[in-house]
Amino acid sequence: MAARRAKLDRLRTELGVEPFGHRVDGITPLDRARAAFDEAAHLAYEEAAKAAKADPSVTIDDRRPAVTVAGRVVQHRDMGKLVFMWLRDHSGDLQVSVSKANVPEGAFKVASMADYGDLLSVTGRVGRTNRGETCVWADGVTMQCKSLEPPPGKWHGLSDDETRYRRRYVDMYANPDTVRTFQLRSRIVSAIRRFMESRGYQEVETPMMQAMAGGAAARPFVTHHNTLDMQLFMRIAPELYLKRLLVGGLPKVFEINRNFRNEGVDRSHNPEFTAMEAYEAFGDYMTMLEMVESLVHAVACEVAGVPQGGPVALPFGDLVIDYAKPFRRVRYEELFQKAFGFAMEDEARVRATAKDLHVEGAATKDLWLVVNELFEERAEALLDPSKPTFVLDYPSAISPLTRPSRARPVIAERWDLFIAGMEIGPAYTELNDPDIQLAKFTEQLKGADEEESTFRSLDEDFITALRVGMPPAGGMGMGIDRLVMLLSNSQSIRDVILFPLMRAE
RNA sequence: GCCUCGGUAGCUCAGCUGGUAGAGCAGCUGACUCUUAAUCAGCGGGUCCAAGGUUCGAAUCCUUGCCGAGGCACCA
Repeated sequence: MAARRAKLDRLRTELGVEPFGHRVDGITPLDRARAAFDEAAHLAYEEAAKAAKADPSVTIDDRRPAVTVAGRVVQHRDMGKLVFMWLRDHSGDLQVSVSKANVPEGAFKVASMADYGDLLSVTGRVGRTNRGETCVWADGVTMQCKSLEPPPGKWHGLSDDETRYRRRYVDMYANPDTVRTFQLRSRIVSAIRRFMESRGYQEVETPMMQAMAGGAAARPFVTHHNTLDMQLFMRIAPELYLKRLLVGGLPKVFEINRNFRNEGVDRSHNPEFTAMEAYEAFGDYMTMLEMVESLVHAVACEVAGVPQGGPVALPFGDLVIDYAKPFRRVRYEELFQKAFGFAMEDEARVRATAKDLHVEGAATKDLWLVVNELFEERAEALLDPSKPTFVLDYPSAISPLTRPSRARPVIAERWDLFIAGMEIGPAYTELNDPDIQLAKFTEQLKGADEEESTFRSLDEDFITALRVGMPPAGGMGMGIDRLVMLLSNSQSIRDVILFPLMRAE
């Protein structure tokens, strides 16, 4: 805005002030400055100031805490010879009061010329106004950065989603809740890491650019390496590399990192998203169940600020989610039976029902694909969204990386965790028989359509790794963004990703 | 990719069956040493998302496109 440019020039030419500052040491966050208020010192100062007014020879012993604070101006009220401003930083808001009598003339001009959005540093004493507002009574005011862009409204703020996502930096200063959400996200990810490390898992990093995009069934993003003249895919999952580490001898590994899937965008999908995967040698899917249940519970307790192990519930939209252990468990086939009134292996009734529900390929597609469509259509809806629930024992046919049950090979040792209707993540007893794995991959490739076959290929090195020998293992995956959504009561994944993907402007 | 809704001042929004664009806040000038969305006096501010069409006349109606939101599809 032209007016801001003009003020910038006035600061430089009239006041000799450089509007883009430099290093400031010893800044007190605004919440701490507020907390530093000392009632006794404040009252003593008020008394002394009154006395000094009557008798100028009296010197004031000012014991109010001295602070340096810094922040963005979010309110500015100019009373002529007294200027009140609200500063905002990552910790909160605090009023700064600037009396013309108590600061150098240039500093007072800076204060009275300040605009919404400017960054100031202020030195002064923590006190209170006549109206009871805790504030910093300034003895110095310095312009640290003149904001040259028009700010969002001070009253209605910024609510346009497009601007919030495209200009997150404005969203963050205009909407303190946004900052709180991302502070919470950092705490959650940190708590997850601490939990995993406390259980002896080692964090690793595996390739994000892969010659073959394996470990899941999503469409990948394609890229190219120039000097090697080589097509690469952004990874859709780290699974096949983490398993190689089990082959190599690491017993317990995890990775928290981005996956990239070239699919649609909606409230719970962003093309790049953060996932954790973990693998434990000589474990199985029930090892993972205990671990994930404890992890989600522990993080929920931390977010809610309640003791570990006890009852804990957090709001999510209209729901209150109960994160107390144990989570519910239900077997896939039992849920199917409950939803449809017949067994999932009753092919005739499965296909007939699928036809009634207009499932594509009801008569011709593989039975288990039809079963799973019915399951997703009707059975998942039976889960109580406010109770985290493990759905156990998926059909083997739709679980290509999972070890079939010894007792009943048609069932795979796999579960999925559902919370609030969202799939948070699966876990498997990992398939470590190279011959069966090869057969499953080959089978899967046969079923690939033309588009799929352009990016799907057989990862022979992974089969080689299995032939070298991977210990029996449990493995899990978890969508970190979705977990953060749940724990921060955010209804859209865009509200927990700092810079969600947007179309180019 | 499909369907629905939306895009008007810096922000939040109003603008009826078509008649030439408004409010509040923000901004600018001035006053004010205790404000809390400060107050008071005065002043400026628009590619009505874009292009095309219908019409004497379009922010408004039609078509197409762009961007966003929600839903559907896709996402083992």
